Amino acid sequence: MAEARLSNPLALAVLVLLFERPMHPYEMSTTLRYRRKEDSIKLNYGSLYSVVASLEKSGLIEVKESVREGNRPERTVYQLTPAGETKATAWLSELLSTPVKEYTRFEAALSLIGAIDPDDAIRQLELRLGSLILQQRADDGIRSAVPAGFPRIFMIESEYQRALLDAEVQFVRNLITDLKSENLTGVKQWRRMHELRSAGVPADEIFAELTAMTAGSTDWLEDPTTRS
Amino acid sequence: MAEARLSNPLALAVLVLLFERPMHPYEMSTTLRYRRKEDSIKLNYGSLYSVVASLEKSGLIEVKESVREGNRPERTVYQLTPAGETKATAWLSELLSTPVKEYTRFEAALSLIGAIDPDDAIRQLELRLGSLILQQRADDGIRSAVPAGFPRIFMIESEYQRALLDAEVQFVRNLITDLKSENLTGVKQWRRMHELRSAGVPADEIFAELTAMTAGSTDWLEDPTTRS
DNA sequence: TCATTAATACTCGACTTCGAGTAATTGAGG
DNA sequence: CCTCAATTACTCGAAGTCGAGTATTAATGA
Repeated sequence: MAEARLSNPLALAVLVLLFERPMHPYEMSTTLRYRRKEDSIKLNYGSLYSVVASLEKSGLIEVKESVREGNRPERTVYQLTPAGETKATAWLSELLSTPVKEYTRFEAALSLIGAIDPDDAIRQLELRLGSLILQQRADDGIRSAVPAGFPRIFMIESEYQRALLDAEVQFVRNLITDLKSENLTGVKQWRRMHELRSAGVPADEIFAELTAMTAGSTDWLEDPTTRS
Repeated sequence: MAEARLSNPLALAVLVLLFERPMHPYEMSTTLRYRRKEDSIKLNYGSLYSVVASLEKSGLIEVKESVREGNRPERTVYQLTPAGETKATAWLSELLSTPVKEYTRFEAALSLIGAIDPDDAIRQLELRLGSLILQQRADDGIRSAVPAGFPRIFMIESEYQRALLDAEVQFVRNLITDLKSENLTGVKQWRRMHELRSAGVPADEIFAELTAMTAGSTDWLEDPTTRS
C-alpha cells in the first residue's frame, strides 16, 4: 500500500485498461499496440511487467486469477482495486491540467549548438528539416487513409503530435534562414570563434577577441568564476 | 574504451564543457546552471557523476588531476580525449540532424483521455490553458528584460521552447472549443459512455449501444480479440 | 564572537528502464 | 506431414536515474 511515486505513463495506461476490464500484462501490451497507443506511450516488456508489479505493491491493482493453459507460461490476470480507480482518474486529470517541463534531445542540442561551427550546424539543420517534412507527408498520407466517420477524439493525441511537428518545421526553417542571412545576432562571433580555434589560437586570446567584437554591455560573456 | 551507448544529453553537455577547458564535475554543474542550460538539459548530481564515470570508462574523457584543498572532498579534474572530441561533434550533429520521437506526458494523457468524462476533461484542459498562458507571460517578461545586444544564438533553445509553447496553447484552445461545441466527432459517444457507466450499466451493454449510435463503418470499434 | 545559513563537492542505495533472451504453441507453405 | 516463422507470455540482469544525505568551509549578521 506504500505510496509509490510512479511516474511512468505506462502505469497510467495499465490502470486505464483495467478500468475497462481485467487483463493479463501481455494482453495489455497487445491491446495498447492494437489501439496505436504505442505511438504516444513508450511500451516495452521489461517496463510493463515491472510497472505492473509496482502497481500491485502499492495496492492499486490486484491479482484476479492465475491461469495456465497447457505448457505455456502462466497468465496472471489483474484487476483494478477501488484505490486504483481513484488513482487513475486523479492521475489522468493531473497530467491534463498541469504542464510539466519535458526535456527533448533537440532542445538540448540547440543549447549546445555553439560547439560545432555555424556552417556545419546549418547542414545538420537542413537534414533535420528534410526528415521533418517527410514526416509531415507520411502523416498526411495516414490521415487521408482514415475511414470517414472515424471519431477524431480517438486519435486526438496524433493531432497534438502534428501541431508540434508543424511548429518544429516552422522553427527549423526560420532558424536556417536566419543563420544563412547572418540575421541572428551572435553568429558572427560564433563563426569567428571556430575560425580562430581551428587556426590553433589559444582559448584566452579567442575570448579577448570576442569581447572586443561585441559592442556595448558584455556582462553576459563573463564566466561565473571570473566575475567581480 | 567500450562503446557505451550513452543516451543522456547531460553526457553531451559534459563533453562540450570539456571541449572548452578541463573541469571537475561540480564546476560543470555550476557552469551549466550559470548559463541557464539547466532549462534545457536535466541536471542532477547523481546523474552527473555517474555519467562522468561512464564517459571515463568509455575513454571519451580522462582524469587530468586530482586536487585536494584543505579538508574538502577531493576535486577530480577531467579533460577531453581525442576520441571524446570526435564523439562530441558527431553526437551533437546527430541530435541536430535526426528527429527522434519524444514521448511527453501530455500526449500520453491525451491518448487516454476517454477514461474521464468529457466535462471533466474540459475543466482540466482549461486549467492547463491557464497555466500555459501564464508561462507565455512569464516568458514575455524574461525576454523584455534581456539586455539589448545579447546574442540571440546564445538562447536559441528558449526560442524553440517558446515555439512549442505557443503551438500547445493553440492546440489546447482549439481542443476546448471543439469539445464544448461538440464539434469533434466521437464526443457524443464518449459522453454517453460515461453516463451509462455511472448509471451502472454493464460493459457489454455499453458497447452494444455505442455501436448502434455510430452510423456506417464501425470496424474501428472492434476489439482485437473479437474481430473476425 | 558565535550561531546560522549558504556554498562546496560529492556519495549512496533504492528504484526504474531497457531490450535481448527463453521457451512453448500455433499457423501457413511446400 | 514437416518445417520455419510468427505469436504468446514472460524473465533477467546490466545499466541508468534520482534526489536525499554527508561533511566541510565560507559568509553573514545579531
